[in-house]
Amino acid sequence: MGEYKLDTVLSAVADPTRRAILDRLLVSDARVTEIASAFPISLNSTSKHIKVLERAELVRRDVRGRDHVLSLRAEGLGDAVAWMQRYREFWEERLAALEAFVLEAEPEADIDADAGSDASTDGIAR
Amino acid sequence: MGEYKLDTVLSAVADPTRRAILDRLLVSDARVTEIASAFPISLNSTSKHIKVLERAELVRRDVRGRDHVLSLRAEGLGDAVAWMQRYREFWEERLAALEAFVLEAEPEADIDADAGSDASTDGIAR
DNA sequence: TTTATATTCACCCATGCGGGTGAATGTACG
DNA sequence: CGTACATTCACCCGCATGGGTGAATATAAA
Repeated sequence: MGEYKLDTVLSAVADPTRRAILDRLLVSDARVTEIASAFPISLNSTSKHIKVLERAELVRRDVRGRDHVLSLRAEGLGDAVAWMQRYREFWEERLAALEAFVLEAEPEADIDADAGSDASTDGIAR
Repeated sequence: MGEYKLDTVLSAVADPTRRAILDRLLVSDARVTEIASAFPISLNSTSKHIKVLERAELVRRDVRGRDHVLSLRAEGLGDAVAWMQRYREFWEERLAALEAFVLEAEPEADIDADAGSDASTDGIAR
């Protein structure tokens, strides 16, 4: 399947400069030079970053004369989020554990005995 | 600000092998060798990938004798999703357009087809 | 037409990364 | 004890990447 798309999107977004560019475009569309001026790197570097974002289909380019106007096109992030959502229960374990802790501290609450510590030790295929 | 964490998590997850390792751990905990055997790459390479996932705090290691048992620890993905959610309206433009199209084509149908990706994303984005 | 502005192209350089191999370490077991 | 197994460490290699510079291209403006 088209998993390489996820590769492209995620590696594009893994760079802090490129994330900052997206953040900038969240405010409004902008030309290449406008974006470049917001960063300590050269115009050329910025241009390359934008190219990466374009290939990841996270940015759209509208050429108007000599200006290239960039805008957000973040569908790919939706796919990335969709992939991550499958792990949601795991990052929410922390919240569940905290909740369990609070419940335990509260003498009135009932405690689900095997909730926390067993699942991770079992199920190791040998 | 701890943005470098996002760097670490996103670049860790940008690699397809590492995503596959996480997928594997979603099924059950596993030893290093077990994980390695699922991939065409060497045991050493796998070990390095696991190290990357550990540094990104996406994987936990429990040393039991000579076995190292790995388990998921995906809180960091929550942060990544939180960052991406700010772009949600942009990738949902497409869904909105699709929905409008379907509504127009099929006046009688009810459309809550994409339950998987939206319910879980609620509450974070505005 | 000449000049100025916007953007990219073609290189160069250092670093990091994914992959591999072979040796070292640590633990279990006969 | 010695041997087998699980994992990592120390390197090596090729390639992609982020950064830079200077020239080229294209359009706007004078």
